[in-house]
Amino acid sequence: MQISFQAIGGGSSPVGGPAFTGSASRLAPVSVTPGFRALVGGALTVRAQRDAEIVAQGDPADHCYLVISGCLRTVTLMEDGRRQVGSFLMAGDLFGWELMGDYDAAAETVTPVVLRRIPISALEVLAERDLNFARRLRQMGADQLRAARERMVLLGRKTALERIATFLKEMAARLPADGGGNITLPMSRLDIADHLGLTVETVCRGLTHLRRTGAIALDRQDFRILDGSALDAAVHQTLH
Amino acid sequence: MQISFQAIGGGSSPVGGPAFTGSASRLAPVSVTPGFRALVGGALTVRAQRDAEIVAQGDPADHCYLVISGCLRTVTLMEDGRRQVGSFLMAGDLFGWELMGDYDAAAETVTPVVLRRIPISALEVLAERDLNFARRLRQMGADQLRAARERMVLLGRKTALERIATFLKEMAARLPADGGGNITLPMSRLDIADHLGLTVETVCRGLTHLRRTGAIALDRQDFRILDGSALDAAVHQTLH
DNA sequence: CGTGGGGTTGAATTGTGTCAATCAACGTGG
DNA sequence: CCACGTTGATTGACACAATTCAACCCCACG
Repeated sequence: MQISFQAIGGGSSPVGGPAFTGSASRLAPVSVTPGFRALVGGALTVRAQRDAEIVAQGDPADHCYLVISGCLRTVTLMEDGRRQVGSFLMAGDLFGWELMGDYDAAAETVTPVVLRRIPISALEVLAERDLNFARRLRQMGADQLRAARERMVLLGRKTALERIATFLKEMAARLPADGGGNITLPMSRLDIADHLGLTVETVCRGLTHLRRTGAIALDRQDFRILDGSALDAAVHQTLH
Repeated sequence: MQISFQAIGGGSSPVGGPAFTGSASRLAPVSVTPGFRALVGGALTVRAQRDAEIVAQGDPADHCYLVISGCLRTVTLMEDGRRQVGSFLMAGDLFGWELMGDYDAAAETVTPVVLRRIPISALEVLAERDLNFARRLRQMGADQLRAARERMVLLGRKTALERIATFLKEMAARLPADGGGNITLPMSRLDIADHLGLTVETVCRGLTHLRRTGAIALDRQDFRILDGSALDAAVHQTLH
């Protein structure tokens, strides 16, 4: 896959507007720090269409990216093609800043995206000057570790149905809903499967099961939680 | 389970001696920083026997611990008792410093241990003054994230035999070997199983399989890698 | 010299994967 | 506007890897 984004110059429009409501993990987004806002304001804007590779596994991590709009996935590939999607990145998420070395996973676009690309070195300079920002970075690192550990429990110990139910609740918390409470999943069933350590078929069966038991409404990419407690409860059942 | 360690006063013996050879993940241990050595030198020494809980899941993370000797596990429990062992901690490892909030997992001793307990606040003060140390902390955070992501691939996409082989190679890299290349695993089969997202029986069968195929020698807690490439190769086979 | 807690092995079961067919949605070109 | 091919989603039948259930072994320790 080729990198295929068009850089369109150092944007100057302020960041932190309405695009950021619905940001990640119920925390204030990185952009709250004035110094960081300035940094982002001067950063290169990057646009890319669907299924573009923004960074490759093994690339030196000299830039990080702030997601303005759209959705990305981080992908780790095994030599034989088995794939693990580590996380999905949404508007407001910053990625690639924590690594100190090479990227350990590729970042690919799930939908068309708009990003701001920031040199890591600029981030470090800012962190040294702005203690508030440094603290926020550490907070983000801690959050990522916490999330990674939760994911280990999910992948190591949860059943297929539990994983799917957990995923839906996660997405419901992160993605915006329309008036009727409907949420549109940006990613394919394959992406979901590779995120949950399952196959496409199992994901489908799980979703169908949740729909049939009345926990969710489902229509292609759109879903709505009808009965949150049923989602929690369904969790110990089997699929047959 | 009750906390059951005996504090034996602020130790003054220097840290960084032979106990640290064979430290974590082929990186220089934290103790290389002079400021940190001083911090550790003044820290409270904590001893605990086997199966003691050093920190509980949900406790405020106001202290972190440097492992001087022995082995610990980090444990996440689900309400119904399913257990996930996130990682094993060996001599030279520092844990509990990255969290900014509550511990997201318990830390329990696998063997009798000797630890140094350091207030997080002291760590932060040091990090602000000693840029080298701050950088090392960030490096450790990055390493943990990397390890967590590798673990996701293992738990999400690898077969039982692959997980077991991977685990053995990890342990061979972290634990000291005696003259004959023999390594003693400090943890039980149950701990291994909960670390790999498997059952005790599957771990046993996997180990037996590797022994029968000549990849390893195995006698209770002791093992030796006879054929490293067989370990890698065995990886795609089934157990029957 | 029992006793009990790991560890190992075997047989049966089952949750999830694999393989395959069908369907729905969409773009394309005649 | 409609056949056509393509791609992703869904469903079914079957296979199999790993779990579950159970028995047994082996030491360590009272």
